[in-house]
Amino acid sequence: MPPPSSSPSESVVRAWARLERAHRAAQTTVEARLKEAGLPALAWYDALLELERAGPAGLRPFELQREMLFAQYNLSRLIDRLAAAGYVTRAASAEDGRGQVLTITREGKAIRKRMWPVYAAAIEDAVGRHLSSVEAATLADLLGRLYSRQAS
Amino acid sequence: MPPPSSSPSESVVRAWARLERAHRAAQTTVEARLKEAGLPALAWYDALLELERAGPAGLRPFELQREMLFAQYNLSRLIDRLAAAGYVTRAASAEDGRGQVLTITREGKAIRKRMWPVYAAAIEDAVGRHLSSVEAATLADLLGRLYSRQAS
DNA sequence: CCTATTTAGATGCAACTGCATATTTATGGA
DNA sequence: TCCATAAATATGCAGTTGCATCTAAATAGG
Repeated sequence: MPPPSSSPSESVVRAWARLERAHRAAQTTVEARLKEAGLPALAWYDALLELERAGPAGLRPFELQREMLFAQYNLSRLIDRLAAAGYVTRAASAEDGRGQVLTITREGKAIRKRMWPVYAAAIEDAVGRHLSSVEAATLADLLGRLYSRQAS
Repeated sequence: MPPPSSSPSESVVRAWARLERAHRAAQTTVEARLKEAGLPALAWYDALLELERAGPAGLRPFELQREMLFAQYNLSRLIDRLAAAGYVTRAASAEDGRGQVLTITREGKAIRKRMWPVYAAAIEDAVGRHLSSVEAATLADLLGRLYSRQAS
């Protein structure tokens, strides 16, 4: 969407505009499906998945924050809700007096598992349906470049 | 990010996960730059751009909604704010008694123009910097497929 | 050791979003 | 023509996000 100037190339501007739209469309689908099924929101899934992957050692909030690219205050409250729902446990960190360690509970694992079929179907519908497997891999690759940690 | 099942292929799931992350990263950058510069948020730009493109005939809210893939109630309030800021005008539609017609004001055009350099730099930084022009075009193409209006 | 700075996390408050639903006008049939 | 339904837009309320800032612990210098 290239109005006046041209420091980003036209294709870059178009890519960005479509990133917005495509994301909005896909997210809307996914969130709607989860809600229809009476399940928690997308962000819950993502957090629970990371915690499940982290295993019994758990994760520090700031680590989770980096994984999810979530704002700090935002994550802090997401954790509140997950903890209130009984899906994660907060324990004081042994090595760092300021921090805590998050671990997923049995209920957390269970709900994540229960979310997956619905989530998977939504992903297929919002993304998979439109792309071949090779195209999806290309897309994943290009998107990965946009946030890989290597800066300037 | 493929836990148990496998109805969407692994590459599809990865593409979706990265769509989330990449979008979040890019949007965070863009919004931050606009805010730093004391300018309105991203959504304002998008709406103003569509309205400017529509010319003096303006747009109906529902048309803008389709362009932006914005939720109806969400757009309704965005328009409130744009109107309150003096950037758009709402007039009753001549053909449709339920509806209204939105047009961008001179001030609206001015602020959009003022936003562009900052926005453009942010896009370059969040997207352009990471991709060649061909890659950006490929990305735009693939993303476009995810929300083109042809359904199932 | 002591202070200045940085890092981890929480929080009050305002803005925004989502949901459900209301209101008004159009429209397609009986 | 009348009615049932659909479309366009608005809105009260609750939940979420963003901002700014706070506290407490860690860490780097001196």
